Amino acid sequence: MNKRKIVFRSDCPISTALDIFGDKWSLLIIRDLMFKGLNTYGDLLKGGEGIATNILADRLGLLECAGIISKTRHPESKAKVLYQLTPKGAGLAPVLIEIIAWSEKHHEVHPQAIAFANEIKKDKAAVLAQIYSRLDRQ
Amino acid sequence: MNKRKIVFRSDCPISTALDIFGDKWSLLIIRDLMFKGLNTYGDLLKGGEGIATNILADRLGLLECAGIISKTRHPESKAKVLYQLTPKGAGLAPVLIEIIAWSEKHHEVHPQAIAFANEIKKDKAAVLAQIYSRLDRQ
DNA sequence: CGATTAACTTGTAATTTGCAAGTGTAAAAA
DNA sequence: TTTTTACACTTGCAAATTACAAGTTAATCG
Repeated sequence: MNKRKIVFRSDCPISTALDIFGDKWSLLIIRDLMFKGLNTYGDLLKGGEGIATNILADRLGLLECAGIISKTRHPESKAKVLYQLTPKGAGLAPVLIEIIAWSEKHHEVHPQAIAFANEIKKDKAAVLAQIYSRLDRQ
Repeated sequence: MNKRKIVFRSDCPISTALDIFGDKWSLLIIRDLMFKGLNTYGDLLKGGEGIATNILADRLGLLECAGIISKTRHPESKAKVLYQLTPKGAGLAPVLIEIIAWSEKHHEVHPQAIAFANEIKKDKAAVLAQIYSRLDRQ
């Protein structure tokens, strides 16, 4: 178990949230866990926008400390570690969905993201339900 | 008009969004503009968690460059500058609302935020409509 | 006209990040 | 059984970013 302290600047809910994931990488790690099904250190390292190894280790520790992710033994190998979203982490799905919808509206994103944004527009609740059930099965 | 370049790491919508507001301060500035009605440099400086003057100036420039906020002359004084959310910036309301709802569920926040979170739970659309109409009137 | 307000800018120390390389343990290959 | 290879980190250091304090410029107030 990781023991670090997160300093909260105020009791504003947005400020508190940013004290946990207010940086360029944390939400991308959460994205990879939530949408891409990546759940080992090595996968997360390769999976995205090129995060540095020390930053990944640091953020995983921070997110674990904040109760967003859990760190357990991998069922297939003792050498691997399994990272998963906790219910608190999975609860960020609506936030990520709204970010995707906003970003797709205002920027050029990849085709897959456009399709996903359209699904969100059509039936947000269904998209959310699908995400939650996929995370539950893991 | 501010001219800076924002480097986008990938065409992922979440990554793109974080390239704009993925730090500890930007969303707090947007919060102050959206919810607290603060709209001058001095107000934003005092209004929150103690942002440094140079960081505020930097973030205002970045957010303007990203099309999130606009910078115009203040109607009451030539010495002041009026900062306002653009439609793109106002479009972040659902993101902020989901962050508030999530944070209130998992952390201890101030009483006002609890009340606001309850309103969101009760009728999200109404809360959003109210935010948009307030921003329009400004 | 002097003082104050507002919006920054500048300088510098402290902190954080990014990159490359190294470490320890577990599994796989020779 | 010895040697690689894979995996999850850790360490060292340069570069970038942030925080804090002070200074600058223009507008308004008394």
